[in-house]
Amino acid sequence: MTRPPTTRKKRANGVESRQRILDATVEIAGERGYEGTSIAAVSATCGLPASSIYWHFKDKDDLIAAVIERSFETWLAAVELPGEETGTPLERITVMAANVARALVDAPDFLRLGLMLALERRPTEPRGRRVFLQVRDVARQKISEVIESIFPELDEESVRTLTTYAVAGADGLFVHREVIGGGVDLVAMFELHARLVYEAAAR
Amino acid sequence: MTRPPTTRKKRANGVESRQRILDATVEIAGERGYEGTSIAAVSATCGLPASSIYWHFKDKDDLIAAVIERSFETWLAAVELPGEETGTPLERITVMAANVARALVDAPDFLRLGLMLALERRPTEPRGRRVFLQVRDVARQKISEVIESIFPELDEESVRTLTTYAVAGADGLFVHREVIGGGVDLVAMFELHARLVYEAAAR
DNA sequence: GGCTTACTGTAGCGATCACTACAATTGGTA
DNA sequence: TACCAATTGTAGTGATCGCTACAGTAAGCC
Repeated sequence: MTRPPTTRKKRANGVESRQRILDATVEIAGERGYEGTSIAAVSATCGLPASSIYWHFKDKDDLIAAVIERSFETWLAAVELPGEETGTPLERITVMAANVARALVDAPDFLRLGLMLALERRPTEPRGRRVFLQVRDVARQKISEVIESIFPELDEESVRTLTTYAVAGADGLFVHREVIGGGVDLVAMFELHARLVYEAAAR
Repeated sequence: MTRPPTTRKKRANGVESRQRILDATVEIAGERGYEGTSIAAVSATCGLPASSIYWHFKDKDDLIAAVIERSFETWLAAVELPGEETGTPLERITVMAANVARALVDAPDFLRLGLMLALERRPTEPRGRRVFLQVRDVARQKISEVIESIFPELDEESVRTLTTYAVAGADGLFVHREVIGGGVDLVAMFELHARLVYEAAAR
């Protein structure tokens, strides 16, 4: 009856185990970086044996890449919730910046792990680094489009410079908060950043 | 004749060996991070056995901290060379920003390694991370003083916000260049950054 | 010549690394 | 009932980890 032939019932706790492994990996990798993320430590944190980790993921590189992917999706979901489209252009990008900041506070793993990976320069690049740079470029593209739509008279070069400046400021403010600790109002700093970028574009 | 009694002739190649070890460590740590910096890899890169490394440095943590210290001094020397004190305030901080940018291009190891360490959150903090945060705070203090001297009417809170924003922008632009590659004019971006911070302060 | 100091070279310690082979278990299907 | 596939558990593999003990070497000083 209730068994379409191709539908695989997700048996046991396979899906939940996968999430637990990813959660543990986020924690360990956030503490100790790529090389410091040992399978034994992940295993101890999530309570599953190493063989389970290797059943769900091909190898350590695959595991880290999966963590980056999932944390990006989490972050993106946090960003895209409020789709305000009203107000002046400055108000709109200020709201956008505040959304991004709030998403970074709620889901910091994506940028934190990504930047850790991105700053390294291994001879053989980890897949996670590639993934990070790709999805990051998508976000950059979005910012670029917003700037173009608000300031259509800007030439391509100026848009690129402003986009770079906007992304860099976001990165730097995030890094500052991660380094200093929670005592920074990231939302307010992002709103200031948005205003300065806006005024620079409208110079 | 040529032997003043208290002058220790630097025997053999001890001092040079120390530099070679630090050079090799910068290279390896820049590629693979703290945990990925294996003594064996450093040994292979500098051509000296592990015992020499452990003669010069207490342990791996000490080695990494020494690398941070030395790379900070290198960077500081690159920054402080031109002490221009002329022109309008905006011109002066623009020159300062350009100097910092040039120093970061010439000696990127300090900030690159430091940020890699700073983003990690080990249970037992590496000494190198402490060293980085301390010297970084000195640099932050300098920026704060410059802002105060140019805009004496600003209250303490505004100065702190502007300083944070200035440092964060510098970090972000540097990270962007490190991630993307050499195809970024860091000096121009820093000059733009200086101008935007200046205009924000003078709002 | 001997003595000391400053390194360098060799060898290896126990611990941990990523990863694997494979048996055991367990729920779903027949 | 028997069977199958999805997971987990056990027990390792060889390689590499940080680090050390200690002998060897060579230059400065007497």
